[in-house]
Amino acid sequence: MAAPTNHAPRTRNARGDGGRLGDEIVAAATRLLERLPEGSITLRAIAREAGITAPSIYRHFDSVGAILRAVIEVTFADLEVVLREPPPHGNAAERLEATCHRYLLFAQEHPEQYRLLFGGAWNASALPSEEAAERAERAEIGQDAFRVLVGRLDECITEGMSLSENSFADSAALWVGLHGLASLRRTAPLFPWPSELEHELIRSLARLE
Amino acid sequence: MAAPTNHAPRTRNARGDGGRLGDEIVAAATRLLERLPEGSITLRAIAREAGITAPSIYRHFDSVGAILRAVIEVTFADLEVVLREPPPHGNAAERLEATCHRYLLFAQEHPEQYRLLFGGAWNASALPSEEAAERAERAEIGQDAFRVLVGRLDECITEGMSLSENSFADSAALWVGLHGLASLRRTAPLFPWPSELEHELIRSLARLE
DNA sequence: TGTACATCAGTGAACGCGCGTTCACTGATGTAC
DNA sequence: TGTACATCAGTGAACGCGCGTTCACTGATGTAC
Repeated sequence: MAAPTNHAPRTRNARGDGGRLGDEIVAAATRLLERLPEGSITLRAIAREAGITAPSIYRHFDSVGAILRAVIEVTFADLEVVLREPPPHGNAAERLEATCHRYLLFAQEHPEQYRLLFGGAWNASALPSEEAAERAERAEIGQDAFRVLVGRLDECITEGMSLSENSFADSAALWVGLHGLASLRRTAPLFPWPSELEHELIRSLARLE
Repeated sequence: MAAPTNHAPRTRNARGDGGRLGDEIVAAATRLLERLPEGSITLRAIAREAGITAPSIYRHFDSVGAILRAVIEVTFADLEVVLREPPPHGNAAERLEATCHRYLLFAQEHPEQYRLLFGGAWNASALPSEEAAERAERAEIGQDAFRVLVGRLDECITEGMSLSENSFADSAALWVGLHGLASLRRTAPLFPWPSELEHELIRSLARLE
């Protein structure tokens, strides 16, 4: 509280920012998830990957949980970009299928990042004791990616290719199906997955004709 | 190789077995999963829960991974029992829905055990460097539980309540949908889940009339 | 323009902790005679 | 039936390791005058 005896409060610039920033820490953690499971992502491992010492991290984040929260935000944005990429030519149903396929590809190519977003670890335990405000904020996270799916289904409805009468509810079902497929294909790769499962799942849940 | 100089090889009984057995260790690990996430299940935590010292575990299991493998086997058997419980009266479609609901209830009531079975951690990283034989054996694990689902769908087909022409493929799709719902409901509890999603998902994927 | 100084991102040493794992052991259990 | 002995499940002490976290520090960066 002790106010400075000087006349005006000064606003100092952040200095090292631009060089060794919190962004680099988040990027390092994201990179680690390309080759290590979430459980191996420790504060020291992140520091090592970022090329800094462990205590430096505290200038930017309170805990590993806070870093992972930032990774989640960035990764959801990445996923949204992937989903929004203009799909190849084709009708609305083909564009929807292409978008769904990209979702599955993202999950396959970045399995640990995908698990971080949707695997449930962070919700149950990794980020305990959060405030109501954080919960509300988190409810928003990922919604933008989901809206891409809703938009594609709306196009199908407009073009008369889907029987859906509630694009939100049916997109939710579609998301559930896609997630189930992404998750189980990785967990149970030895299960004799029917070859047309992806296609049939999308058709059923999006109520494509 | 050095053969004993005695005449015949003697077969000794296991002694402590019946008291402090490998089964108790597996039960302790299972119990821990009722209140702790998988990442906190350490060899020492299991020993503590079982009321023995840490080194004692090595008489029964090589590693925590081996214990978790045993937990997985036991838990799959539990799940199968739950699914097989005679469903309440009703037609084939109602019985199928009741079985699906039990699946979802199991996931909800034992989230960490469910995650161990289907969450993908054990496949990717928790149990590394396994032999081909183990992989093949693991492909069998859980199949019995899945067959319950196939059986219920077959009943629907027999009673003319499902349009499915391939009960295996459609059961796989149904499983995918159930897993997706179980998983996402837990990961994203703040998402505005449509109330009829479970019912609609089952109807779509099982091709119920 | 030059100099003295305040700021503060990042360092390096140190800590206590819980972990997996090893080892020689103990003492109850069952066997041989 | 009684005794001496082999077996072996479980113990308790000890180890080295990586972890999160603390602390006083250093030295480059930008500011005041």
